[in-house]
Parts: sequence; structure tokens; C-alpha cells
Amino acid sequence: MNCMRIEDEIKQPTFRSEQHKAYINLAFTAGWLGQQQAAAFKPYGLTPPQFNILRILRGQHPLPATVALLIDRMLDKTSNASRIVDKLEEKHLVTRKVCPANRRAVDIRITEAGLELLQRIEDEGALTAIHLQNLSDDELRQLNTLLDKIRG
Amino acid sequence: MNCMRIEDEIKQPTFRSEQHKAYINLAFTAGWLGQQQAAAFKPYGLTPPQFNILRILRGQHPLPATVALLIDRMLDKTSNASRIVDKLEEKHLVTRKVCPANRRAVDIRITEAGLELLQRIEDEGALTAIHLQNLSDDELRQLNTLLDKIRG
DNA sequence: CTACATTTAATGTACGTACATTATATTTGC
DNA sequence: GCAAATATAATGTACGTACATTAAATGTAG
Repeated sequence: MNCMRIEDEIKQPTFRSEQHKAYINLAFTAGWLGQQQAAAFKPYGLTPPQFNILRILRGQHPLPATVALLIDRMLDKTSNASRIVDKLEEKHLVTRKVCPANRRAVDIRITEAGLELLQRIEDEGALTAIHLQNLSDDELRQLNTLLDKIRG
Repeated sequence: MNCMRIEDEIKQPTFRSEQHKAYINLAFTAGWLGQQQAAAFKPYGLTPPQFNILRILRGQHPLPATVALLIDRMLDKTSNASRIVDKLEEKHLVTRKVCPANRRAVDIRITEAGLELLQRIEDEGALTAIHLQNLSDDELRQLNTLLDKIRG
């Protein structure tokens, strides 16, 4: 696929400013990447946030995580980790148990099935498809610098 | 506010690769911008997609737009324009009427109230807050080039 | 020890997106 | 002219996010 300029992607010939164009381009590209990611996980019955939480839980394994820890580690801090854990629990990829030491908290653990699923996803290379293959390391560093600066 | 590296934002000390870091950074930054945008429109009772559709309709005004045209122009092509128009219609910012020339289609028009709301949002400078103030024009061009290349 | 505040997770509601399906209207082929 | 294909929008369901509220456990001040 050839490089498609954002002007062509959204059928708008010109932009008010380079700022405006960059904003649209950023939103569009992020959406595009998100769709790539969703498509990559779909064969495994996972959504991107579910995958994200599974990976966090594997990082803790065999220790449990609480909902608060998940929220702290997740990309989207304000999202509702409880309900994403619900879905993973239905699929028997995680377990949920009241924490004995603090009965307000809930110990969440990845199951064997969860670990196997993550392994399978990685073995089959589902992730490599969503990486930014088109940029050199130098360009990737440039991009990271620019993005950090935007939020600066 | 100082420039906050993505490592610090999501409390992850290192990344597997520059690619991985750029991916996370892109998703995170886009989410951040989206939240800025949502907050900017909230005082006016609009969401970003609703604002987007209103602007498209103003562009057509006084001609009507169809749902198909809205989908074509919207950033997210697969989203459900019908239901966003529902919300705008409830707020009397647009009207919907079966197209006489093709009764499958629906003529959607922005109302006077809709035009006034857009004008007010722009007059009050709600948009300038969500622009990418921190980057020079040169950096913005760099960013656009990199983003186009990602989807390449 | 009790009352009040705080922590922690879950739930409710509104909104948006993705994908599939449905309901009409129109076009096309015979 | 009529049946089948297509176009157009709306609707249904599952999922996620944002924001507010609730419920229960724990901490704290008196």
C-alpha cells in the first residue's frame, strides 16, 4: 500500500493550518492503529483493553492485582477496569477473589488458560502486525519526541 | 506544565522497542487530545462527533446532507452517523426530512440554532485550546509526514 | 467504642463504535 | 411490468469510556 496523505484519506483538500492538519492526522492515525489492533485480537476473542489487562496480570503473576493496580497501569486511567475484568472472568481467563487482608479489595489473577492464550497470541505473531513497521528507528524516536512535546 | 515522557505517564520504565514505545505513545497522545477536545465541547452540550457533524452540515448549508455524505466526510468512516444525528435532532440543532427526490435518503440540515451554537463556540475560542500549541510549524510538518508514513 | 471520613470496587446512565440485521425505496434484468 | 438485486438509513447487540452514585470495609477522631 502506498503512503496515503491525510488530505486524501478524509477527502478534505486543504486544512486551516498545519496545527489543524496535525490534529486530524493524529486522531485519524490513532484510530487506524486501534482498528488494526482490534482486528489482530479478534480471532482470539479479545478486545485491546482485555489484552492489555491480561498482560498486566501476567506481569504480576503469580501475585494478584487489585482493580486499583489495573487502573494505575492501564493506558486509559479513567476507564472501567471492573467491567473489563468481568468479561475476562466470564471467559475463565482470570479469577476474582476478595482479598483476605483487605476485604474491600479484590485479588485478580490470570489463570492457566489466560497465560496460554497470551502465549499463543505471541507465538502466532499477532502482535507484529500492529507494530509501526514503516518507520526507521530514527523516525520512531522523532515521533516519540514530538508526541511527548504535544502533551508537554 | 512540563514535558512528561510517556514512560512516566504510564509508569512503565522501559519498552521492548522503539516501535512499541511509539505505538503506546501514539495511542496515549490521541486519547489525551480526545479528552481535551471532549472537555472543550462539554460546556456547549456537544460531543466531538456531534461537533464534527455540525461542521460538515454548515459546510453544506443551505444545501442538505444525507447520512451517506456524513459518513463519507466523518473521520471515523464506520461510525453510526444515524444515531449522532438523532442526538442533534433532539437538541433542535439539525432537521431531518425524507428526501423528495429519493425517498430512501434523508435530507439533514443544520438549523439556525445549530449555526448560532457553532458560531458561539468559535467566538469564545473553545477550539484554540485543543490545538497543538507546543509544536513549531516545522515540527508539525514533521509529525504529519511521520503519521502519513505509519499508515503507508 | 462510636460517629464520621476515606478507601475500594461495583453499578447506573449517557454516549460512541463495530458489526450484523432489517425495512424501505429504487434500480435493473428479463 | 415484475422479480431480484442494490441502495439507503435505521435498528439491535456487544463492547468500551466518562462521569456520577452506591455499597461495603476500613481508618480515624473524639
